[in-house]
Amino acid sequence: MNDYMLLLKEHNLKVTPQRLGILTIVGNAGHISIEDLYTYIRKDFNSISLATLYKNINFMVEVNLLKEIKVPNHKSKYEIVKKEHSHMLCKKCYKLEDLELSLHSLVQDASKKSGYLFDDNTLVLSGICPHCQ
Amino acid sequence: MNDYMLLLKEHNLKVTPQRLGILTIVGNAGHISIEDLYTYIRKDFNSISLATLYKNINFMVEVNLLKEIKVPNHKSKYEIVKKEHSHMLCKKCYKLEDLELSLHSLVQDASKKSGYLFDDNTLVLSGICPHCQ
DNA sequence: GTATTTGCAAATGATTTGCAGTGCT
DNA sequence: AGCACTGCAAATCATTTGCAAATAC
Repeated sequence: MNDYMLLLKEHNLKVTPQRLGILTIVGNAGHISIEDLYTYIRKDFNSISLATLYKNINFMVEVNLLKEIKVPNHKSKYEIVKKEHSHMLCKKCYKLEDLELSLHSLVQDASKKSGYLFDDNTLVLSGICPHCQ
Repeated sequence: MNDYMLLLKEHNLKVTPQRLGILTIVGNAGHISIEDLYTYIRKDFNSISLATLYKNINFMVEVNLLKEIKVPNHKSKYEIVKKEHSHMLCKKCYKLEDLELSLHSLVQDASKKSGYLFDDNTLVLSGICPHCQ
């Protein structure tokens, strides 16, 4: 019983080879678009259909196993849900990387000023990564 | 010569009634989806086509007159470009509001840690607005 | 054994493209 | 006259749906 089997069960999703394949690829990639995911997974399951891929992605997002990251000027990418964090986007190579930083006091501040009760945030910093500079 | 005429000329776009109409509606709404924009603009230009709307939106985004805001779990909204700012999203009424806050030191910090050179950022705080609480 | 999942094909929805007609400069 | 813009229709691209066969538990 590997990690991804457990992860599926914990989220009340049946374990299928296709689902394990999806999670393995997303896990290895860190962040991946539907398009790329389909390309890669076809190497393992050459008969998998796009419909199956979409259905599973949607299930996994619904049960909060995957998260969709909407990237400015690009297609969305998906990641396995983990501790809240922000992202850095390289505009040259389109790489997306995690960024740990504390928005806590900032969010608290915004809440006090606006009266909103916040329970989520998405921050993407865009620029050029060290490798592309 | 009103403000939106000027705005178009400054961005090297020809002035047409349709474009003025688009800018007026976006300006009044603050943030608006393509769908809603189309509904409203048809009241003024009942013959305007979706193709024209898309073409113009795309032009205006390209020349940095409009900005697309990708909203978690919803369709994108568009706003007229102005000083950099963040957004607050109400998950109940789907309202999107501007939020002024300084990410400067935070971005600088992230840059130092990661080696990225950042020149843009998008932050959306999601929660419940005062009115919907 | 029963309910769920898969893969295919078709349907839908969103956005883009090609092109003829129109209007501005 | 010449170039850009508009509106229509058709094309494309992304995503979803319906259904029969296969699979998970």
